[in-house]
Amino acid sequence: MARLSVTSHAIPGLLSMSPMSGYDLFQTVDRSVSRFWQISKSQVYAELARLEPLGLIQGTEGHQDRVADKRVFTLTAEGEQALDAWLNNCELEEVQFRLPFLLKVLFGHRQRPLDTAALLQTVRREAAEEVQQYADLLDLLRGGSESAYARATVLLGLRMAEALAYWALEAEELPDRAMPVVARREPGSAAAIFRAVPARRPGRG
Amino acid sequence: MARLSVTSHAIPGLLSMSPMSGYDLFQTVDRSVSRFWQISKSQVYAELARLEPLGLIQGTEGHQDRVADKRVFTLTAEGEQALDAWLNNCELEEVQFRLPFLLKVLFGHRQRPLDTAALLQTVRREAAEEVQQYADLLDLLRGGSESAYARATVLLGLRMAEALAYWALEAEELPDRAMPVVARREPGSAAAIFRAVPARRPGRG
DNA sequence: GGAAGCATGTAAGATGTTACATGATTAC
DNA sequence: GTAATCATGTAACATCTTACATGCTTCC
Repeated sequence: MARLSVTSHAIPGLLSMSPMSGYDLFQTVDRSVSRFWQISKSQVYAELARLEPLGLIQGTEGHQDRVADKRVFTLTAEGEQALDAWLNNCELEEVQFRLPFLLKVLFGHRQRPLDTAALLQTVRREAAEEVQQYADLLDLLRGGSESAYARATVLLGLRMAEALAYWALEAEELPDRAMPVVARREPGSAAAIFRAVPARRPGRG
Repeated sequence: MARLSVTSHAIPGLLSMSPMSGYDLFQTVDRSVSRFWQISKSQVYAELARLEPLGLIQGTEGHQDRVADKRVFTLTAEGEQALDAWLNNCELEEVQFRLPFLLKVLFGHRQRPLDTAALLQTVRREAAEEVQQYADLLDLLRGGSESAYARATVLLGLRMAEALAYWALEAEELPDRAMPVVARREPGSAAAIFRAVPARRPGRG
């Protein structure tokens, strides 16, 4: 059996909380894990179509009187086994960040320091809003022991947003003191700036 | 002209520091932006092949005596314009996090609290190592005003790693108090936990 | 009457990764 | 002689997103 992606494990993980239809799954993903693991609607249905023939999940027709019928998926015994095996595997998959604004900061030499400062202010404002959102979320999820793990994930969102807001404030003070980099003509001199920096990891790309 | 991806703008951004070959670019990416914007080797060459016919970059044959010849790419006037237009566009592209370990935390009800605590310890240890790496990096890049913006990006890496380590410590104390979630039979009850949580954004998926 | 929610998907394409192919030079 | 570095790509495939198609119900 081919190794499954993280997304392929996320679906059984959610189904381990309760049986759900594709629609329920997307709603749940969008309201929970999407902050740190996005899955699109069509991807949810694609994963369901992949996992059912593998015997990890089992769809059952659920008839609804007033609303369109839905197929409710349940985790099978094999599915539970696969989920637990993945959870117990202590080799953690790599985290990935995609922070476009940070590229814009890195290329700050193309802009006036004032523009970079404005960018950082936007980042800080948005991060502060996020802090508030996560705090509200924690409040929503307070109490119930069944949401303890959900609260832990929300707490990380809060801490990361705090860190981002703090950094943006710190960084706003840097550009004033920074001389703009004049584009240099010698090829590879940008690489030279980072020459001393170790490469991330062998066997990449 | 079709809208370019963030990766397509990252290449001109790097070339704005100095002309570089595909090889130089990958080395530079791997040592700098890969922490928050990964680009694989083949992706670098693919972007170069896309950007040159658009007139944003210009490749010139550079003959080297001892080592294989390389094609050095320079940012054209149009390329500079496109880069600056992107930098000045104040609508920031969305940040994206992919944190597989956080999925594992969310599914903590499938494990003994001890296993989740062990997972969090691993996260904390790795985050602490990262803090050290970023601190070393800051040291490497210290001084020179031409690396001021690079230092700002590294500083964010440091702050995020700190936040992660701090959170892991906080979270280690949660599972002890958390009752494991018993899988419930009613379909959609997991969705119910998050029902009160607002959906992320309209027009997604 | 119209918008929004419920519900399941398909089609097309963007994006990106891994592994492979090739061949020279340099350092040990 | 063997491994690492320099250098440029191709091919195959994995992954994921956007937009579209469909039709029913409920709320205002």
